[in-house]
Amino acid sequence: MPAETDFNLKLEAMRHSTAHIMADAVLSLFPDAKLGIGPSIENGFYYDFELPRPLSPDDLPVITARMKEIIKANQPFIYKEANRSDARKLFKNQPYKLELIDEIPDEKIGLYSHGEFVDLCRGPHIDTTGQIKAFKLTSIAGAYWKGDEKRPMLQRIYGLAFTDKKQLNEHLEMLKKAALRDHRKLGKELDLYSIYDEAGPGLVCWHPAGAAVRRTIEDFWKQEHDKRGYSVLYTPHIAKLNLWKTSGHWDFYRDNLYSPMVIDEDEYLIKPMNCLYHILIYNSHKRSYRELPLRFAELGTVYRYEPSGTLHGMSRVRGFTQDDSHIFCRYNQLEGEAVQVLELAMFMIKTFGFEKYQVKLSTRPDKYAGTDEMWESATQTLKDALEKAAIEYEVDPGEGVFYGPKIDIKFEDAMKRAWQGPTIQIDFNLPQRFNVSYIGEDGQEQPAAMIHRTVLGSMERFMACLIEHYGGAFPLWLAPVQVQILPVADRHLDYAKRIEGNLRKELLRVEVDTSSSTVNHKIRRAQMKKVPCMLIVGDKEVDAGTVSVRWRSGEQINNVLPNNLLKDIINKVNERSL
RNA sequence: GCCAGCGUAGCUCAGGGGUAGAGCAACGGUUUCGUAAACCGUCGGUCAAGAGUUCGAAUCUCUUCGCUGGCUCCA
Repeated sequence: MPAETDFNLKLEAMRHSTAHIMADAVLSLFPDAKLGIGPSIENGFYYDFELPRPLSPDDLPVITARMKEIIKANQPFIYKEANRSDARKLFKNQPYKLELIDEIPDEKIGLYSHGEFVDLCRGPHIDTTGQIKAFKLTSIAGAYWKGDEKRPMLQRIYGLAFTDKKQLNEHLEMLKKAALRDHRKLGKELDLYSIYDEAGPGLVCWHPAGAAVRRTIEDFWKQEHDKRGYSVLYTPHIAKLNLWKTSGHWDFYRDNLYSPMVIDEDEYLIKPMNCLYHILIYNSHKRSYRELPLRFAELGTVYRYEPSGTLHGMSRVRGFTQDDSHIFCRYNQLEGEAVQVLELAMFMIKTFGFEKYQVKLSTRPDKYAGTDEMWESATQTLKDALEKAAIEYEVDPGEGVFYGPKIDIKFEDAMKRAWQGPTIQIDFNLPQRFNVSYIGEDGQEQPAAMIHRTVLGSMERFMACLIEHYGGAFPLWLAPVQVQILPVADRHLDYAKRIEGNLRKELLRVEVDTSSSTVNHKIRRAQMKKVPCMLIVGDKEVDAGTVSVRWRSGEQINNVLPNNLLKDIINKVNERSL
């Protein structure tokens, strides 16, 4: 066994053992507690309980103290096997354990004990409770038994566990650092966006600074789509309900749609997606095989009902703008189109500074539209495309959408957290329902193939991701304010404004700090706003016709001619350097 | 939607039955300053909203709304 695997197994066993000790501690405080499950998870463990009263955060130190006693007692973990009926007797007051026992096919039931505590468990565990060196109970949460919202909600206690205190502390430090990058915190501090109680949850307002970043992303996005033969469209925000009845969305996704509104005796729906309008445009006239593929793209704003408990800053919202596209093509063009989308996706990910990513191919789910042959061939097409694009991937069996197989790409940010990125989905359902077709070389009507795809996902979630990835310190090309000019004293204001005008002519985002603060204070404010480039202008600069440059990194270059600086900045912007 | 916690000034937070507090920001003035916080002053709050308990509620109770951490969900 490789040393690393061995180490990970031991770590997992230790975390799982900590969960047992926590269950033991909880039982000693609540003798009537019903136990759920208590696995090891990334960085720690949890255990689910049904308790006579709700837990509060004040309970955690008490449970922790009891756990420490158990650890100090250094009790051995002992494995035993029991037959089914003995196990049922042992857990006769533990309904959840009984349910688990009934699901074990084997007649031999594994039991692990330490001290008086016995748990249904196949292990493995560490040798004794004393081997646990560093843990911390972190939070209480509700969790449905077996993850099923129709079953009772148990109380879950989460904890962290590491091989030693140092690693635990490092992990806690990492969490602190991650919290500092939280897009909700930075969104407020950098005045990027807001959500108003008065207006409604999950509805994002982009402030000037955030909007500047978004516009830069959108302009870039449009250029790249133009280069690749897309047509960028605009479509309305509402459409007749009938359209969504025809598509099947009304039946399938009703829980996530907003109630229809009546206009002139017709019912209208605010759109949850852009594809139907793109289909209407496709179907606006007969299409020839010669004009395919048609690549319709739109930064289309859609509205979906998300349960209140799932909303999260900008990353999970109720109104959002998808960087959407629908590609209509012949079946034999599907692979080529998928390859091109993958290329675009990879280019975008890289440009925004993400290096690591993970690709999943999701295959046919239990409930599906289309025929088995269609699924097989389309799935193969996506596989071929991935191979042609030389992208490594994993298959996620049964995770496809009901209307077709898909490729999902997740990328990792600077804090090693995964974000849902580009997705490519083949659709068998809509083309059929709306008779999406073209006239082939033989003069006969042929069914067209359809791909849904997004690269960034939604502007809102992508922005959240960028904020956290860069910790608010956007690279020059994206920064809301690219250059902040800091006059040393009021008499340098005119010169500062002249420089500002020159930079602005080149479409750079520039501001002059006109306050009467000290230079130190102006620098501090610009640094806290994370402006990439500061220009200090005082007597020396005015006399020499130069500027002093201070980059956000602290790097300083004095006596720079404004034209040289301008060239440098424009280069960096055009290269989109990070 | 479900479980738990939290909502005090624009922001960050203190105060936890006796009538509202700090720092930053904003505004006014003084200062005109050289690479991460000049000085003085002023403004600013139905303590999320509503109901109740009380002589008296920001504080205790209930309801509603919102947020946070999870669970479920995410075309």
